[in-house]
Amino acid sequence: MGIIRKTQAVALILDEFNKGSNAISAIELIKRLNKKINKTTVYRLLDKLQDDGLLHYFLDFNGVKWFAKCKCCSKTKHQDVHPHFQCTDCGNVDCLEISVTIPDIPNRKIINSHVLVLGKCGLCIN
Amino acid sequence: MGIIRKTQAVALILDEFNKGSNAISAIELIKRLNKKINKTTVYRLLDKLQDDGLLHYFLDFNGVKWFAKCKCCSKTKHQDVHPHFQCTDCGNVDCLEISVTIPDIPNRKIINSHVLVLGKCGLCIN
DNA sequence: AATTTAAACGCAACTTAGTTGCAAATATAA
DNA sequence: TTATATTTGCAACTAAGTTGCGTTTAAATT
Repeated sequence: MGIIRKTQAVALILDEFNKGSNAISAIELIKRLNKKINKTTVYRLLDKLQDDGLLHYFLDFNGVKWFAKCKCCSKTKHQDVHPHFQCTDCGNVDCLEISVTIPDIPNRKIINSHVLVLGKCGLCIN
Repeated sequence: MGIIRKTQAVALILDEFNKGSNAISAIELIKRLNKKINKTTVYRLLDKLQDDGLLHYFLDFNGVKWFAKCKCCSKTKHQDVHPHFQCTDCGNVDCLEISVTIPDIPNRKIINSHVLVLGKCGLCIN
C-alpha cells in the first residue's frame, strides 16, 4: 500500500532525498526530521515510498536500513538492482552505476542479489 | 583476542558447525544450545572463533548475523570472500563456491565486498 | 595433588533499530 | 461544510545483540 495523500511529511522526506544524491539511512533521516516528523511516521513513509517505486532500500554492513532514490523502478518492478558503496571512513553510502554479474549456479534458481562494496570514497581516499 | 582455552562451550559450538556444511545464524545457534550455553557466551565465542579464522560471518537480507566455517582463512587474513546464498523459501543459507568480480571504480578504493544472492535452493526449487 | 590465577561463563540489565495498537488529526471527496 | 478514510503521534513493545560484574573453571605453577 503506497502513498495516497500528499502530506507535509511526505514532502519533507522527499526534500531530503532531492537535496543530494547520496543514500540516507533511516536513522539519519529520523535525526534530521527529529522535530518535524515522528519516528514511526518516517519508517512508515519510507516503506510506502519504496512500495511506490520512488525509493529503494538495502542494508549496510551493520544491518542498518538505507534508502535512496530509484532511477529506473516502477510500482510493479524494482529493477534498480545495483551495488551500493559504503565508505569505511566516513560511513557515507551511495549507489554504484556499475553492474555486477552473478553467474548461474547449478541446482539453484537465482531471484535477486545484493552487493555491498566497502572502501574509501572520493573524499576520504587521500 | 581469539580462543585461548578449549572449553565445553567451544566444543559444543564447533560440533554444530561440523554437523553440516551450512551456515548457522547466531539466533538459531542460541536456540539449539539453549539449555547448554548462555546467549552471551554464544555471541562471545562466535566472535572469538571469527577472530581465529575458524569461522566467518555475514548478514542476511534481514540484517541477521550468520556464521560459517572458513575454508581458507587464517588468524591474520580473512581471505574467504565469497558470495552467500539465502533461500527465500526455507531461509537456509550457505556459502557459494563461485567468485564475483567487482570492477574498479574511478575515484574509489575498494577494500572488500559482500554479495548475498537470494533465490531457491536445491530442496525448494521444485 | 593442591594451589593459584587469568580466562571463560552466566545472569540481569541495558541498548538500539525497528514495529504495533490506538486515539487524534488531517487531506480529500462528496 | 461535512463526512470519512488516510495519516500521524505517542507510548509501549519486540528482537538482536551488548555490557558489567561476580562466579566458575581450565590449566599453569608449586
